Amino acid sequence: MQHWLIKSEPDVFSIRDLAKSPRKTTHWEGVRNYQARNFLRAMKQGDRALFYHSNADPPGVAGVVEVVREAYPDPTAWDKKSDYHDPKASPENPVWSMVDVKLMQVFHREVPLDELRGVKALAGMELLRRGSRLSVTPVTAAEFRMIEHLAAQRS
DNA sequence: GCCAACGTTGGC
DNA sequence: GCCAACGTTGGC
Repeated sequence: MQHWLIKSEPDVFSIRDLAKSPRKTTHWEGVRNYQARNFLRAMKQGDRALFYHSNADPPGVAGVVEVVREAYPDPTAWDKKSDYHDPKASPENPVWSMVDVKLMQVFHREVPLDELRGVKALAGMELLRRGSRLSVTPVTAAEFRMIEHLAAQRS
């Protein structure tokens, strides 16, 4: 099983929005970066991902989701009314992919970015790299477990 | 193929 | 709201 971290702006779609979604499942649409798309395409059913709140106050890891459907075309790409519209995309040439994810756990305590930066075992995470903007990144099993562990601690 | 201009991301 | 870092675009 692989592990991932996926970013969402809570003002756009938060982990609480996911908790309120039918079957606690959503399409992870709107990824418009090739490297992030390729990570989406590498996801396997059953993989786990950390749900990260970006552009939040404070930013941090809010919970865990599971990949329940592997990559397939993202139809918002050729929807002219969508914020995610891309003129290069069409049903014949989808260009962009999405997966479906299901909520597994909302952390009782969000783990703020600030705290992640202070943990030596997490120093290699893409998220913590200066200037990092990738919205989908792999994480190691050890990093994943460490963040779950931090989330389970009292503040 | 280079690279300047531009748009976006996201922490602060 | 600022701005550094980064990806993309397009002229040459």
